[in-house]
Amino acid sequence: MQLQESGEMYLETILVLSKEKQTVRAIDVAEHMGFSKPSVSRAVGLLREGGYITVDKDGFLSLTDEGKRTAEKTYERHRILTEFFISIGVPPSVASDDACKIEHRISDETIAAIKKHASL
Amino acid sequence: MQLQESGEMYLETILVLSKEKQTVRAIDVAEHMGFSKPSVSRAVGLLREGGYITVDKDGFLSLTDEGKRTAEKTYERHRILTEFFISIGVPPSVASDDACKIEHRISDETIAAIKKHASL
DNA sequence: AAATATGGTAAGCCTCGGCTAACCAAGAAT
DNA sequence: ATTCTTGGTTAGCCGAGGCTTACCATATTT
Repeated sequence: MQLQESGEMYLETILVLSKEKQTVRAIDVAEHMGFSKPSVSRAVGLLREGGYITVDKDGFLSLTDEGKRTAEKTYERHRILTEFFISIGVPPSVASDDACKIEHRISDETIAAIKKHASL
Repeated sequence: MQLQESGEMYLETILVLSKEKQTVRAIDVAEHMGFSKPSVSRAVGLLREGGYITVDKDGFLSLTDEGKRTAEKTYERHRILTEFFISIGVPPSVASDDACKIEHRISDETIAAIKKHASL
């Protein structure tokens, strides 16, 4: 399973939610992302099949090592982009939105350059 | 017709090609973008219906005023992003590729901030 | 004149990633 | 004990945007 852009977004959301709460269920992801339950249900199934997350008998989601690695990489990119945008005067909410839109597409090389440039 | 990301990309390509050659046909766009003829044929139909381009009897494509406005806006974003990335040490070809990937998604506000920041 | 090359179109398939409607199972409340 | 409520799944639709196969019309070449 090749992880698509949307898959990365789901993993990142699971990571973020697991920092805020002890347990994360599909419904929490759905509410956080503004997606329907079935959409999340399918995504969860794919991420599970792909070995990125596990789902226990009560429906609690956990990231596998691989899932965590991916989620943290995406989260780090998000952080770098958001902070850079804020540092050049973009309002925080816009900065974060824009970071979301591009964090999955921009190359490692460019992210590294931005990180260095902005001393992040 | 709400212009999607791919539509903007086609318009930008038509603009770029029309700077290089006197005439632009669907086949030129296909070759430049690496897409099949039928894909371009459909896109051209949609852009024509949407009033962004005109197609004369010989199949030559022209941007309408609206199409030109859009294409130039996209092209300008591309330029700003590419030059900024290059200025922070990203190799030109990577800079341009990354600019392509994100130029359609990032907000006007953030583009303006980057432009100002990099004095472009 | 017949054959081939070029450019465009028609029909229809596929993936991605949303959606709704409808159902199911289990726990909570009356 | 029956009736919500909650969380999840199944089935199937839809749009965006690629693709191939096949065809058609017009030029060009032999």
